[in-house]
Amino acid sequence: MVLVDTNSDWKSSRRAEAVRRIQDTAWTIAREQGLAALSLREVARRLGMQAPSLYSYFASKNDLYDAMFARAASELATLVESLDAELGVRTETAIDVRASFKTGARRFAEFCVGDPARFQLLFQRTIPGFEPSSDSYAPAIRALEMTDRQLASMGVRERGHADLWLAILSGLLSQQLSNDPGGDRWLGLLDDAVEMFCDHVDIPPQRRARRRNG
Amino acid sequence: MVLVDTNSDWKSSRRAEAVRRIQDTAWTIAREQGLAALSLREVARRLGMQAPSLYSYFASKNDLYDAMFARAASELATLVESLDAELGVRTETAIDVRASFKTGARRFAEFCVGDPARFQLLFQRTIPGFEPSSDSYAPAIRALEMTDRQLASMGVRERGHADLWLAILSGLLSQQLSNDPGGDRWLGLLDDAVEMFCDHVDIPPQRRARRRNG
DNA sequence: GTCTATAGGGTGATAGAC
DNA sequence: GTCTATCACCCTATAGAC
Repeated sequence: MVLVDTNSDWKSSRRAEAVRRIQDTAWTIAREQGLAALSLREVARRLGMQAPSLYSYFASKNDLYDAMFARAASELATLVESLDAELGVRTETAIDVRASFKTGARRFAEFCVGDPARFQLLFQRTIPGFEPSSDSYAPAIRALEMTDRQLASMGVRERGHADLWLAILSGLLSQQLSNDPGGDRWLGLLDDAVEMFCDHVDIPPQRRARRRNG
Repeated sequence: MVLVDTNSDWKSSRRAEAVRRIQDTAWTIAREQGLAALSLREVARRLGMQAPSLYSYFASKNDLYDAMFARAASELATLVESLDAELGVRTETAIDVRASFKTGARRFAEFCVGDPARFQLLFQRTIPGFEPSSDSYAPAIRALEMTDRQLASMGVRERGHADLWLAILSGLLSQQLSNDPGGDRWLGLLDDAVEMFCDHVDIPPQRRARRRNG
Protein backbone atom coordinates (compact mmCIF):
# COMPACT_ATOMS: atom_id res chain seq x y z
CA MET A 1 0.00 0.00 0.00
CA VAL A 2 1.32 3.38 -0.98
CA LEU A 3 1.68 5.88 1.79
CA VAL A 4 -0.20 9.06 1.07
CA ASP A 5 1.85 12.20 1.26
CA THR A 6 -0.15 15.00 2.81
CA ASN A 7 2.46 17.66 2.14
CA SER A 8 2.45 20.24 -0.56
CA ASP A 9 1.10 19.34 -3.94
CA TRP A 10 4.29 19.29 -5.91
CA LYS A 11 5.88 17.11 -3.32
CA SER A 12 3.11 14.56 -3.34
CA SER A 13 3.01 14.65 -7.10
CA ARG A 14 6.74 14.00 -7.20
CA ARG A 15 6.11 11.05 -4.97
CA ALA A 16 3.24 9.84 -7.10
CA GLU A 17 5.48 10.17 -10.12
CA ALA A 18 8.13 8.01 -8.50
CA VAL A 19 5.55 5.42 -7.51
CA ARG A 20 4.30 5.35 -11.05
CA ARG A 21 7.78 4.87 -12.49
CA ILE A 22 8.49 2.03 -10.08
CA GLN A 23 5.27 0.34 -11.09
CA ASP A 24 5.98 0.83 -14.78
CA THR A 25 9.39 -0.74 -14.41
CA ALA A 26 7.97 -3.63 -12.41
CA TRP A 27 5.41 -4.33 -15.12
CA THR A 28 8.10 -4.22 -17.78
CA ILE A 29 10.15 -6.80 -15.92
CA ALA A 30 7.11 -8.96 -15.24
CA ARG A 31 6.22 -8.97 -18.92
CA GLU A 32 9.80 -9.73 -19.93
CA GLN A 33 10.69 -12.42 -17.42
CA GLY A 34 7.45 -13.55 -15.87
CA LEU A 35 5.45 -12.24 -12.95
CA ALA A 36 7.12 -14.47 -10.39
CA ALA A 37 10.59 -13.55 -11.64
CA LEU A 38 10.17 -9.94 -10.55
CA SER A 39 12.87 -8.78 -8.15
CA LEU A 40 13.16 -5.51 -6.29
CA ARG A 41 16.86 -5.28 -7.06
CA GLU A 42 16.18 -5.45 -10.77
CA VAL A 43 13.55 -2.73 -10.47
CA ALA A 44 15.95 -0.51 -8.56
CA ARG A 45 18.79 -1.23 -10.99
CA ARG A 46 16.78 -0.07 -13.97
CA LEU A 47 15.80 3.10 -12.16
CA GLY A 48 19.33 3.86 -11.01
CA MET A 49 18.39 3.41 -7.38
CA GLN A 50 19.46 1.14 -4.59
CA ALA A 51 17.03 -1.60 -3.69
CA PRO A 52 16.28 -0.47 -0.12
CA SER A 53 15.16 2.91 -1.44
CA LEU A 54 12.11 1.21 -2.89
CA TYR A 55 10.90 0.61 0.64
CA SER A 56 10.20 4.33 0.90
CA TYR A 57 7.42 3.78 -1.61
CA PHE A 58 6.32 0.22 -1.01
CA ALA A 59 6.37 -1.49 2.35
CA SER A 60 7.15 -4.87 0.83
CA LYS A 61 7.36 -6.73 -2.43
CA ASN A 62 3.81 -7.92 -1.95
CA ASP A 63 2.74 -4.30 -1.64
CA LEU A 64 4.27 -3.70 -5.03
CA TYR A 65 2.34 -6.68 -6.35
CA ASP A 66 -0.73 -5.19 -4.74
CA ALA A 67 -0.25 -1.87 -6.53
CA MET A 68 0.27 -3.76 -9.77
CA PHE A 69 -2.94 -5.67 -9.12
CA ALA A 70 -4.78 -2.43 -8.47
CA ARG A 71 -3.64 -1.02 -11.80
CA ALA A 72 -4.55 -4.20 -13.64
CA ALA A 73 -7.97 -4.24 -12.02
CA SER A 74 -8.53 -0.60 -12.97
CA GLU A 75 -7.61 -1.36 -16.55
CA LEU A 76 -10.09 -4.21 -16.50
CA ALA A 77 -12.77 -1.89 -15.15
CA THR A 78 -11.98 0.62 -17.89
CA LEU A 79 -12.34 -2.10 -20.48
CA VAL A 80 -15.73 -3.13 -19.13
CA GLU A 81 -16.87 0.49 -19.01
CA SER A 82 -15.87 1.10 -22.59
CA LEU A 83 -17.71 -2.07 -23.57
CA ASP A 84 -20.75 -0.79 -21.73
CA ALA A 85 -20.71 2.38 -23.79
CA GLU A 86 -19.81 0.66 -27.02
CA LEU A 87 -22.37 -2.09 -26.94
CA GLY A 88 -25.18 0.01 -25.55
CA VAL A 89 -27.12 -3.03 -24.52
CA ARG A 90 -28.81 -1.56 -21.53
CA THR A 91 -32.34 -2.42 -22.51
CA GLU A 92 -33.94 -5.62 -23.56
CA THR A 93 -34.64 -4.26 -26.97
CA ALA A 94 -31.03 -4.49 -28.01
CA ILE A 95 -30.56 -5.86 -31.48
CA ASP A 96 -28.43 -8.88 -32.16
CA VAL A 97 -27.37 -9.75 -28.67
CA ARG A 98 -25.08 -12.45 -29.98
CA ALA A 99 -23.07 -9.91 -31.90
CA SER A 100 -22.63 -8.01 -28.64
CA PHE A 101 -21.47 -11.21 -26.97
CA LYS A 102 -18.92 -11.75 -29.68
CA THR A 103 -17.65 -8.21 -29.50
CA GLY A 104 -17.32 -8.41 -25.75
CA ALA A 105 -15.54 -11.74 -25.96
CA ARG A 106 -13.13 -10.41 -28.54
CA ARG A 107 -12.34 -7.28 -26.54
CA PHE A 108 -11.75 -9.31 -23.43
CA ALA A 109 -9.57 -11.73 -25.34
CA GLU A 110 -7.46 -8.88 -26.69
CA PHE A 111 -7.14 -7.53 -23.16
CA CYS A 112 -5.86 -10.87 -21.88
CA VAL A 113 -3.67 -11.95 -24.76
CA GLY A 114 -2.19 -8.46 -24.98
CA ASP A 115 -0.64 -8.85 -21.55
CA PRO A 116 -0.29 -12.42 -20.25
CA ALA A 117 1.43 -11.24 -17.09
CA ARG A 118 -1.57 -9.09 -16.29
CA PHE A 119 -3.86 -12.05 -16.98
CA GLN A 120 -1.84 -14.17 -14.59
CA LEU A 121 -1.92 -11.57 -11.83
CA LEU A 122 -5.64 -10.88 -12.22
CA PHE A 123 -7.08 -14.31 -12.78
CA GLN A 124 -4.66 -16.92 -11.49
CA ARG A 125 -3.52 -17.10 -7.90
CA THR A 126 0.02 -18.19 -8.40
CA ILE A 127 2.27 -15.89 -6.35
CA PRO A 128 2.81 -17.61 -3.01
CA GLY A 129 1.75 -15.44 -0.11
CA PHE A 130 0.17 -12.72 -2.18
CA GLU A 131 -3.47 -11.79 -1.82
CA PRO A 132 -4.74 -8.52 -3.23
CA SER A 133 -5.93 -6.06 -0.62
CA SER A 134 -9.59 -5.15 -0.57
CA ASP A 135 -8.72 -1.69 -1.86
CA SER A 136 -6.91 -3.10 -4.84
CA TYR A 137 -9.60 -5.68 -5.38
CA ALA A 138 -12.40 -3.11 -5.42
CA PRO A 139 -12.10 -2.18 -9.11
CA ALA A 140 -12.10 -5.86 -10.01
CA ILE A 141 -15.34 -6.31 -8.11
CA ARG A 142 -16.75 -3.27 -9.84
CA ALA A 143 -15.80 -4.69 -13.21
CA LEU A 144 -17.41 -7.99 -12.32
CA GLU A 145 -20.62 -6.32 -11.19
CA MET A 146 -20.76 -4.25 -14.35
CA THR A 147 -20.24 -7.39 -16.37
CA ASP A 148 -23.04 -9.11 -14.50
CA ARG A 149 -25.33 -6.17 -15.26
CA GLN A 150 -24.32 -6.25 -18.91
CA LEU A 151 -24.98 -9.96 -19.07
CA ALA A 152 -28.32 -9.49 -17.35
CA SER A 153 -29.31 -6.85 -19.86
CA MET A 154 -28.42 -9.33 -22.58
CA GLY A 155 -30.69 -11.97 -21.10
CA VAL A 156 -28.38 -13.82 -18.73
CA ARG A 157 -30.07 -13.45 -15.39
CA GLU A 158 -29.04 -16.50 -13.41
CA ARG A 159 -25.78 -16.25 -11.53
CA GLY A 160 -24.91 -19.76 -12.60
CA HIS A 161 -25.20 -18.82 -16.24
CA ALA A 162 -23.04 -15.73 -15.83
CA ASP A 163 -20.49 -17.84 -13.96
CA LEU A 164 -20.57 -20.41 -16.72
CA TRP A 165 -19.97 -17.85 -19.43
CA LEU A 166 -17.04 -16.24 -17.66
CA ALA A 167 -15.58 -19.67 -16.98
CA ILE A 168 -15.83 -20.56 -20.66
CA LEU A 169 -14.17 -17.31 -21.64
CA SER A 170 -11.36 -17.58 -19.12
CA GLY A 171 -10.90 -21.25 -19.95
CA LEU A 172 -10.41 -20.53 -23.63
CA LEU A 173 -7.96 -17.74 -22.87
CA SER A 174 -6.05 -19.76 -20.32
CA GLN A 175 -5.63 -22.60 -22.79
CA GLN A 176 -4.59 -20.15 -25.47
CA LEU A 177 -1.95 -18.52 -23.31
CA SER A 178 -0.63 -21.77 -21.84
CA ASN A 179 -0.56 -23.98 -24.90
CA ASP A 180 -0.41 -21.78 -27.96
CA PRO A 181 0.96 -18.35 -27.06
CA GLY A 182 0.93 -16.09 -30.07
CA GLY A 183 -1.36 -18.41 -32.00
CA ASP A 184 -5.12 -18.55 -32.32
CA ARG A 185 -6.07 -22.19 -31.82
CA TRP A 186 -8.41 -21.33 -28.94
CA LEU A 187 -9.10 -17.72 -29.88
CA GLY A 188 -10.67 -19.03 -33.05
CA LEU A 189 -13.28 -20.85 -30.96
CA LEU A 190 -14.67 -17.70 -29.36
CA ASP A 191 -17.52 -17.15 -31.79
CA ASP A 192 -18.45 -20.81 -31.66
CA ALA A 193 -18.50 -20.62 -27.87
CA VAL A 194 -20.81 -17.62 -28.03
CA GLU A 195 -23.24 -19.52 -30.22
CA MET A 196 -23.13 -22.52 -27.94
CA PHE A 197 -23.73 -20.48 -24.82
CA CYS A 198 -26.45 -18.31 -26.33
CA ASP A 199 -28.28 -21.39 -27.57
CA HIS A 200 -28.07 -22.79 -24.08
CA VAL A 201 -29.52 -19.76 -22.34
CA ASP A 202 -32.11 -19.15 -25.05
CA ILE A 203 -30.75 -15.98 -26.50
CA PRO A 204 -32.33 -15.70 -29.92
CA PRO A 205 -29.97 -16.13 -32.84
CA GLN A 206 -31.15 -13.36 -35.12
CA ARG A 207 -31.09 -9.61 -35.02
CA ARG A 208 -34.59 -9.45 -33.70
CA ALA A 209 -35.69 -7.81 -30.49
CA ARG A 210 -37.03 -10.08 -27.79
CA ARG A 211 -40.25 -9.00 -26.17
CA ARG A 212 -40.40 -8.81 -22.45
CA ASN A 213 -43.73 -10.48 -21.84
CA GLY A 214 -43.92 -12.29 -25.11
CA MET B 1 16.03 -36.05 -14.85
CA VAL B 2 16.82 -38.93 -12.57
CA LEU B 3 20.04 -40.74 -13.25
CA VAL B 4 19.53 -44.42 -13.82
CA ASP B 5 21.53 -46.68 -11.59
CA THR B 6 22.74 -49.72 -13.45
CA ASN B 7 24.17 -51.43 -10.40
CA SER B 8 22.70 -54.23 -8.42
CA ASP B 9 18.98 -54.37 -7.92
CA TRP B 10 18.79 -53.57 -4.26
CA LYS B 11 21.07 -50.64 -4.75
CA SER B 12 19.04 -49.17 -7.56
CA SER B 13 15.88 -49.85 -5.63
CA ARG B 14 17.37 -48.03 -2.67
CA ARG B 15 18.05 -45.15 -4.98
CA ALA B 16 14.58 -45.28 -6.43
CA GLU B 17 13.22 -45.29 -2.91
CA ALA B 18 15.20 -42.18 -2.05
CA VAL B 19 14.03 -40.46 -5.21
CA ARG B 20 10.48 -41.32 -4.34
CA ARG B 21 10.79 -39.98 -0.82
CA ILE B 22 12.28 -36.73 -2.07
CA GLN B 23 9.43 -36.35 -4.51
CA ASP B 24 6.85 -37.14 -1.86
CA THR B 25 8.29 -34.49 0.42
CA ALA B 26 8.43 -31.96 -2.39
CA TRP B 27 4.77 -32.56 -3.16
CA THR B 28 3.86 -32.18 0.48
CA ILE B 29 5.58 -28.82 0.65
CA ALA B 30 4.07 -27.69 -2.64
CA ARG B 31 0.61 -28.55 -1.38
CA GLU B 32 1.21 -26.81 1.94
CA GLN B 33 2.90 -23.62 0.80
CA GLY B 34 2.33 -23.37 -2.91
CA LEU B 35 4.19 -24.80 -5.84
CA ALA B 36 6.45 -21.81 -6.32
CA ALA B 37 7.35 -21.74 -2.62
CA LEU B 38 9.12 -25.07 -2.84
CA SER B 39 12.74 -24.97 -1.71
CA LEU B 40 15.35 -27.68 -1.84
CA ARG B 41 16.58 -26.80 1.62
CA GLU B 42 13.14 -27.37 3.06
CA VAL B 43 12.93 -30.72 1.31
CA ALA B 44 16.30 -31.75 2.68
CA ARG B 45 15.44 -30.46 6.14
CA ARG B 46 12.34 -32.62 6.37
CA LEU B 47 14.29 -35.65 5.23
CA GLY B 48 17.14 -35.07 7.65
CA MET B 49 19.56 -34.45 4.83
CA GLN B 50 21.75 -31.60 3.72
CA ALA B 51 20.53 -29.68 0.72
CA PRO B 52 23.48 -30.48 -1.58
CA SER B 53 22.83 -34.18 -1.12
CA LEU B 54 19.70 -33.74 -3.20
CA TYR B 55 21.92 -33.09 -6.18
CA SER B 56 22.86 -36.75 -6.15
CA TYR B 57 19.29 -37.45 -7.17
CA PHE B 58 18.25 -34.37 -9.09
CA ALA B 59 20.58 -32.23 -11.16
CA SER B 60 18.68 -29.05 -10.32
CA LYS B 61 15.51 -27.72 -8.79
CA ASN B 62 13.90 -27.65 -12.21
CA ASP B 63 14.73 -31.33 -12.57
CA LEU B 64 12.82 -31.95 -9.39
CA TYR B 65 9.92 -29.97 -10.83
CA ASP B 66 10.27 -32.09 -13.93
CA ALA B 67 10.01 -35.31 -11.95
CA MET B 68 7.00 -33.90 -10.15
CA PHE B 69 5.46 -33.05 -13.50
CA ALA B 70 6.14 -36.55 -14.76
CA ARG B 71 4.35 -38.05 -11.77
CA ALA B 72 1.42 -35.69 -12.14
CA ALA B 73 1.16 -36.47 -15.83
CA SER B 74 1.25 -40.20 -15.10
CA GLU B 75 -1.51 -39.81 -12.58
CA LEU B 76 -3.52 -37.94 -15.18
CA ALA B 77 -2.92 -40.73 -17.68
CA THR B 78 -4.01 -43.28 -15.09
CA LEU B 79 -7.19 -41.32 -14.52
CA VAL B 80 -7.96 -41.22 -18.21
CA GLU B 81 -7.24 -44.94 -18.55
CA SER B 82 -9.55 -45.80 -15.70
CA LEU B 83 -12.20 -43.63 -17.27
CA ASP B 84 -11.70 -45.47 -20.52
CA ALA B 85 -12.36 -48.76 -18.80
CA GLU B 86 -15.16 -47.45 -16.65
CA LEU B 87 -17.16 -45.73 -19.30
CA GLY B 88 -16.65 -48.32 -21.98
CA VAL B 89 -17.62 -45.91 -24.69
CA ARG B 90 -15.46 -47.34 -27.40
CA THR B 91 -18.15 -47.84 -29.93
CA GLU B 92 -20.73 -45.56 -31.32
CA THR B 93 -23.47 -47.65 -29.84
CA ALA B 94 -22.75 -46.44 -26.34
CA ILE B 95 -25.81 -45.67 -24.35
CA ASP B 96 -26.38 -42.32 -22.77
CA VAL B 97 -23.29 -40.51 -23.93
CA ARG B 98 -24.19 -37.50 -21.84
CA ALA B 99 -24.03 -39.55 -18.68
CA SER B 100 -20.53 -40.58 -19.72
CA PHE B 101 -19.63 -36.95 -20.24
CA LYS B 102 -20.86 -36.09 -16.77
CA THR B 103 -18.99 -38.94 -15.17
CA GLY B 104 -15.81 -37.98 -16.96
CA ALA B 105 -16.21 -34.36 -15.98
CA ARG B 106 -16.81 -35.27 -12.36
CA ARG B 107 -13.79 -37.56 -12.21
CA PHE B 108 -11.59 -34.93 -13.77
CA ALA B 109 -12.93 -32.30 -11.39
CA GLU B 110 -12.15 -34.50 -8.41
CA PHE B 111 -8.67 -35.04 -9.78
CA CYS B 112 -8.07 -31.30 -10.04
CA VAL B 113 -9.77 -30.09 -6.89
CA GLY B 114 -8.15 -32.88 -4.92
CA ASP B 115 -4.72 -31.40 -5.55
CA PRO B 116 -4.61 -27.75 -6.64
CA ALA B 117 -0.82 -27.73 -6.70
CA ARG B 118 -0.90 -30.58 -9.19
CA PHE B 119 -3.45 -28.69 -11.26
CA GLN B 120 -1.19 -25.66 -11.29
CA LEU B 121 1.85 -27.65 -12.34
CA LEU B 122 0.02 -29.55 -15.05
CA PHE B 123 -2.18 -26.91 -16.59
CA GLN B 124 -0.81 -23.49 -15.75
CA ARG B 125 2.65 -22.38 -16.80
CA THR B 126 3.60 -20.29 -13.86
CA ILE B 127 7.05 -21.39 -12.65
CA PRO B 128 9.58 -19.05 -14.27
CA GLY B 129 12.16 -20.93 -16.27
CA PHE B 130 10.54 -24.33 -15.96
CA GLU B 131 9.41 -26.30 -18.97
CA PRO B 132 8.64 -29.99 -18.65
CA SER B 133 11.02 -32.24 -20.57
CA SER B 134 9.63 -34.22 -23.45
CA ASP B 135 10.02 -37.39 -21.39
CA SER B 136 7.95 -36.00 -18.57
CA TYR B 137 5.47 -34.53 -20.98
CA ALA B 138 4.92 -37.82 -22.78
CA PRO B 139 2.28 -39.21 -20.39
CA ALA B 140 0.41 -35.94 -20.60
CA ILE B 141 0.33 -36.21 -24.37
CA ARG B 142 -0.79 -39.80 -24.06
CA ALA B 143 -3.59 -38.74 -21.73
CA LEU B 144 -4.64 -36.03 -24.15
CA GLU B 145 -4.67 -38.42 -27.07
CA MET B 146 -6.70 -40.95 -25.11
CA THR B 147 -9.11 -38.20 -24.19
CA ASP B 148 -9.40 -37.19 -27.82
CA ARG B 149 -10.17 -40.78 -28.75
CA GLN B 150 -12.74 -41.03 -25.99
CA LEU B 151 -14.36 -37.82 -27.12
CA ALA B 152 -14.33 -39.02 -30.72
CA SER B 153 -16.04 -42.24 -29.69
CA MET B 154 -18.65 -40.13 -27.98
CA GLY B 155 -19.33 -38.14 -31.11
CA VAL B 156 -16.87 -35.25 -30.81
CA ARG B 157 -14.77 -35.53 -33.90
CA GLU B 158 -13.63 -32.01 -34.69
CA ARG B 159 -10.48 -30.85 -32.95
CA GLY B 160 -12.10 -27.50 -32.33
CA HIS B 161 -14.93 -29.14 -30.43
CA ALA B 162 -12.59 -31.22 -28.31
CA ASP B 163 -10.54 -28.11 -27.58
CA LEU B 164 -13.69 -26.26 -26.64
CA TRP B 165 -14.82 -28.93 -24.24
CA LEU B 166 -11.48 -29.17 -22.47
CA ALA B 167 -11.35 -25.38 -22.26
CA ILE B 168 -14.79 -25.30 -20.66
CA LEU B 169 -13.79 -27.95 -18.18
CA SER B 170 -10.48 -26.33 -17.26
CA GLY B 171 -12.14 -22.93 -17.08
CA LEU B 172 -14.71 -24.11 -14.59
CA LEU B 173 -12.05 -25.76 -12.47
CA SER B 174 -9.71 -22.82 -12.63
CA GLN B 175 -12.46 -20.48 -11.48
CA GLN B 176 -13.40 -22.92 -8.74
CA LEU B 177 -9.86 -23.18 -7.43
CA SER B 178 -9.09 -19.49 -7.73
CA ASN B 179 -12.29 -17.96 -6.44
CA ASP B 180 -14.03 -20.52 -4.27
CA PRO B 181 -11.53 -23.09 -3.00
CA GLY B 182 -13.31 -25.72 -0.99
CA GLY B 183 -16.71 -24.67 -2.27
CA ASP B 184 -18.77 -25.81 -5.22
CA ARG B 185 -19.99 -22.66 -6.95
CA TRP B 186 -18.43 -23.69 -10.26
CA LEU B 187 -18.37 -27.44 -9.66
CA GLY B 188 -22.14 -27.30 -9.50
CA LEU B 189 -22.20 -26.08 -13.09
CA LEU B 190 -20.51 -29.15 -14.53
CA ASP B 191 -23.67 -31.02 -15.49
CA ASP B 192 -25.17 -27.89 -16.99
CA ALA B 193 -22.00 -27.40 -19.01
CA VAL B 194 -22.24 -30.97 -20.29
CA GLU B 195 -25.79 -30.39 -21.48
CA MET B 196 -24.81 -27.14 -23.14
CA PHE B 197 -21.87 -28.67 -24.94
CA CYS B 198 -23.67 -31.84 -25.98
CA ASP B 199 -26.53 -29.79 -27.39
CA HIS B 200 -24.01 -27.80 -29.34
CA VAL B 201 -22.27 -30.77 -30.91
CA ASP B 202 -25.50 -32.67 -31.51
CA ILE B 203 -25.05 -35.43 -29.03
CA PRO B 204 -28.53 -36.83 -28.46
CA PRO B 205 -29.97 -36.22 -25.03
CA GLN B 206 -31.52 -39.61 -24.34
CA ARG B 207 -30.18 -43.06 -23.76
CA ARG B 208 -30.56 -44.03 -27.36
CA ALA B 209 -27.88 -45.39 -29.62
CA ARG B 210 -26.88 -43.29 -32.60
CA ARG B 211 -26.45 -45.14 -35.88
CA ARG B 212 -23.30 -44.73 -37.85
CA ASN B 213 -24.68 -44.24 -41.30
CA GLY B 214 -28.10 -43.23 -40.29
C1' DG C 1 27.90 -43.36 -4.40
C1' DT C 2 26.67 -40.62 -0.77
C1' DC C 3 27.50 -37.61 2.38
C1' DT C 4 29.48 -32.98 4.75
C1' DA C 5 31.53 -28.59 4.23
C1' DT C 6 31.93 -24.63 1.92
C1' DA C 7 31.58 -20.85 -1.40
C1' DG C 8 29.38 -17.62 -4.91
C1' DG C 9 25.75 -14.96 -6.23
C1' DG C 10 21.13 -14.24 -6.01
C1' DT C 11 16.72 -12.69 -2.99
C1' DG C 12 13.59 -9.74 0.55
C1' DA C 13 14.08 -7.04 4.41
C1' DT C 14 15.93 -3.90 8.16
C1' DA C 15 18.99 -0.52 10.78
C1' DG C 16 21.18 3.60 10.81
C1' DA C 17 24.10 7.43 8.82
C1' DC C 18 23.51 11.54 6.10
C1' DG D 1 14.65 10.02 0.86
C1' DT D 2 18.52 7.88 -0.23
C1' DC D 3 22.28 5.57 0.76
C1' DT D 4 25.62 1.77 2.89
C1' DA D 5 25.95 -2.17 5.55
C1' DT D 6 24.07 -6.16 7.03
C1' DC D 7 21.14 -10.21 7.92
C1' DA D 8 18.95 -14.50 6.69
C1' DC D 9 17.40 -17.04 3.30
C1' DC D 10 17.55 -19.10 -1.35
C1' DC D 11 19.63 -22.07 -5.56
C1' DT D 12 23.72 -23.72 -7.46
C1' DA D 13 28.17 -25.75 -7.60
C1' DT D 14 32.33 -27.99 -6.15
C1' DA D 15 35.78 -30.20 -3.17
C1' DG D 16 36.73 -33.87 -0.41
C1' DA D 17 35.76 -37.33 3.46
C1' DC D 18 33.95 -41.96 4.01
